[in-house]
Amino acid sequence: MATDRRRTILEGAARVIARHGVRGLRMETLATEAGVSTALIYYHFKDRAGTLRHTLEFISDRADRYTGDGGGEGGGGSTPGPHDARQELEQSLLLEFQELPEVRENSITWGELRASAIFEPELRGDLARATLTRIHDVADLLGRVRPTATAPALTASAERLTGLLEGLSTRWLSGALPLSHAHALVREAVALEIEHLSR
Amino acid sequence: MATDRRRTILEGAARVIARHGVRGLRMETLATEAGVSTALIYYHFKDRAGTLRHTLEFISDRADRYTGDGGGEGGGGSTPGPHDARQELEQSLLLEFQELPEVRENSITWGELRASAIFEPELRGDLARATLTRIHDVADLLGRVRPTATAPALTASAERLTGLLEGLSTRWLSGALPLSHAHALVREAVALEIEHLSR
DNA sequence: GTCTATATCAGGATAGAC
DNA sequence: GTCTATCCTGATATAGAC
Repeated sequence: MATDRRRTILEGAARVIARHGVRGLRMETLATEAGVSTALIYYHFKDRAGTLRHTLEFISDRADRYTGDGGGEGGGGSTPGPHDARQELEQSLLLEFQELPEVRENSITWGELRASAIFEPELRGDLARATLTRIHDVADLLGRVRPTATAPALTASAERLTGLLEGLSTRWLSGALPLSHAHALVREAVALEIEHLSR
Repeated sequence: MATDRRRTILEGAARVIARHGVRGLRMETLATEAGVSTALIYYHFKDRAGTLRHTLEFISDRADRYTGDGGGEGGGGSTPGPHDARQELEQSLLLEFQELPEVRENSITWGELRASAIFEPELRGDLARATLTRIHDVADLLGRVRPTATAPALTASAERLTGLLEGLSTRWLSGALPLSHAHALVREAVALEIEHLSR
């Protein structure tokens, strides 16, 4: 079915964004990348802004499958013990640092979004929501590792960890920080925060 | 002397960048902001790239005066004790979070630069250098607080702290994180790292 | 639904007068 | 050194055929 040209276009957009950034997305480039005409893109997505919106949504949805954000493996939703929880926490944080095209595209897109939000207030709402959700998720995982910690302490730790993640992500993407090193830094940060929460 | 139109232009550029980002800098906008014609800008700085280069240099120089990066107050360069050192460390890190136009312009510019470096490899060299210098400076300050810590441990801590700073900076600039909260998070992070280094 | 033009517009850059 | 006027390119968006 050829109507999935839509999908083809969005996949192409994700790749183009990974190469040139949100602000470097040209409709012509995207058309070539997706193997269609620019007119078709306008037909499906109305204008550049619309194309962008759909692409970000597409990337975000796709990311959820990888990050497992509230994924649920169908089977048993039983809360894991502290050991598994810590594993899960590290896993969740490190997932953003992988040498996979999809992950890279996802990281770049979010980075671009965060950077764009500084100048485009319209973007702030969605971004803030997403950030808060992420912080909450991480705080939740931390809470499972250290069930006795207070909510504010958990939130603060989560804010630091996710903040660190965002900073390191940019370094990684700009080639200033090797993946393995990023992993090591994150793991140690997790260790510090967990230890901190046990006091 | 009217040749300080150059300076006027660069100051205007800093303001424009703070509003629209490096990538949103339009020669026309800049001309209006600085109260000159576009032609004059080209006369002084050759082209857009040149204008950008000079502006970044200008902002960077101006920032050094605030950050005191290797500043030196002239008088006595004697190494401060652990108490002062810790003060100095916090001070140095928190200086990037202030509601002053110059500081804001500086933070935004560096953020933009980091984001741009992902897509423009030419920028990576300078950026990596600047980042390394910063990490080294912070590691240095940490070393004065905890003289017994090993160099690798100091570096790792500095990498985490500066990484966190970069992440939080973006959040602050996009209005998602109040200054006071940013300060609190950074202070606690410093505390955690220092404690970590004493073991 | 999809393509081939093509209109339109914004922004970088230059010429030439003063 | 500085301005006014203008050119030129590159990018968004639309018209109309198939």
